[in-house]
Amino acid sequence: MATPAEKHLYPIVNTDVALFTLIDMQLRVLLIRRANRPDPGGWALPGGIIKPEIDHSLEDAARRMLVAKTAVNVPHLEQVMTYSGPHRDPRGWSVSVLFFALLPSDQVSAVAGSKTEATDWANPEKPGRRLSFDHDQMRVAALTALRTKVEHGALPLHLLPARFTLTDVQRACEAIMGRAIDKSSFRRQMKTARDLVPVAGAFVRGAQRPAQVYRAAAGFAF
Amino acid sequence: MATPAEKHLYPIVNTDVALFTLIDMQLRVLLIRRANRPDPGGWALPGGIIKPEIDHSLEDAARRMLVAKTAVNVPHLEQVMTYSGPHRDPRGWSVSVLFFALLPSDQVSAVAGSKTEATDWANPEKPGRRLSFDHDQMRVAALTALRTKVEHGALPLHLLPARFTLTDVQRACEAIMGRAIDKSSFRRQMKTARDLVPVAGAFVRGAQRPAQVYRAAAGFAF
DNA sequence: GCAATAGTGTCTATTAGACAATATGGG
DNA sequence: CCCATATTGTCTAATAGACACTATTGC
Repeated sequence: MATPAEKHLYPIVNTDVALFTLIDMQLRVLLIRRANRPDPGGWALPGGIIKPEIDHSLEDAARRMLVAKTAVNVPHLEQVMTYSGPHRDPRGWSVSVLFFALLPSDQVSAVAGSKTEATDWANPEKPGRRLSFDHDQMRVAALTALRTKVEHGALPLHLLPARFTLTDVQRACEAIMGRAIDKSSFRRQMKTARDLVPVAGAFVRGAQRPAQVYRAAAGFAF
Repeated sequence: MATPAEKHLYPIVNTDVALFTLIDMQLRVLLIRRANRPDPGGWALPGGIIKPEIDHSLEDAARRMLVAKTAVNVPHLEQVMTYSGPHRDPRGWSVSVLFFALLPSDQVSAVAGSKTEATDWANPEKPGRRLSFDHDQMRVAALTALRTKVEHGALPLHLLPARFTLTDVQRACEAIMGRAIDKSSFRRQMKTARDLVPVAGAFVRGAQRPAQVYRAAAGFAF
């Protein structure tokens, strides 16, 4: 442990992650009930203090902690903002790098909370409880960052299984944006999107006209 | 000083700033010739290690270091990205929070380099030299962040004196974007911009029709 | 046939770019 | 008057939203 004097010289550095997924085509964010100090029992975004001896970067650290807390590895992790100050964490002057991450909807069941920490997939707009530290501010910032990307045309394919229909993509965008999107306009945009590749001969069938199945293009980046 | 073991437990945390201004209506970024280790003699963005005992946030730290190195206080400072890793700084595992800042063009002459460090206002697209550490990557990221904001309609009024003409704003945007902008389209947008307030009766005169003088609206935020 | 959803077409309002035209000063 | 730049107007192409229409299946 560092002495108090050293605490003044070296801030605590940690990462926090807003892990988004789709459950029943509704956008959800993962919250974890804290087992340890500070604020035991409080709900917070998953995160923790980085370990320079094993982490090669902040992204690596965030991914390591997500694997530790959820047992899943996410396909997309993206920096949102860095928070700082002497009082945001009761342990002292701290720096926290916030990421958002996307988890495919078909991997939600693979998420396992650790034995000492309960988990909850909360509505990111109305989580229904206050979050520890400044994590409410982080939640809003992460949601805004995600929406901004989708607003500007990025396709949230990492929230979907490997194969999906255009309707799936539209539902995902609607869940993120929190509003309905016109089908015709949306598909017009999809036609010019090079990220989508139709899977020849693959259709989703049901009590309606079959829907073309797509996959993400090779080299797709959210 | 921390021992090597402590260095492994606590990363170095520092801030770096890409300080932009306009010189002869050309976009420039401030580089500082490093006086100390590591990489003495190298050119880099101004920055340094934060001091938790005096800094209340990373923004404060970045501002403090800018004042120390340039003797000017900037009207706008904005977070771009946080860089990290064990090798980006030879002193060990480090975290660096990058900001960009805007300096009004009429305050360039107030910038004073310290006695031990030379300064240069470089072209941010082609600085003409390699930068220390990962600062070339930072330079590109800061320029991109600035351009993205202006592309999306933000007015870079913090680069201009308190009073300016619409042509000044257009020239500033052109300098940032690196391309010509159509006068008519630009002014159409300005008409709907609530950030601009015409100064009644104030005109810039010359060998042509007088130009209306504007100021930033109260509460203007870049 | 009917329900349900996939996929397409059409109209319109808005917007950005190109470019022309006009306005108003100094000299 | 002439020059230079401010300011405005016009035309057009591209785009997004609203909404209607057609297509293809299971039952």
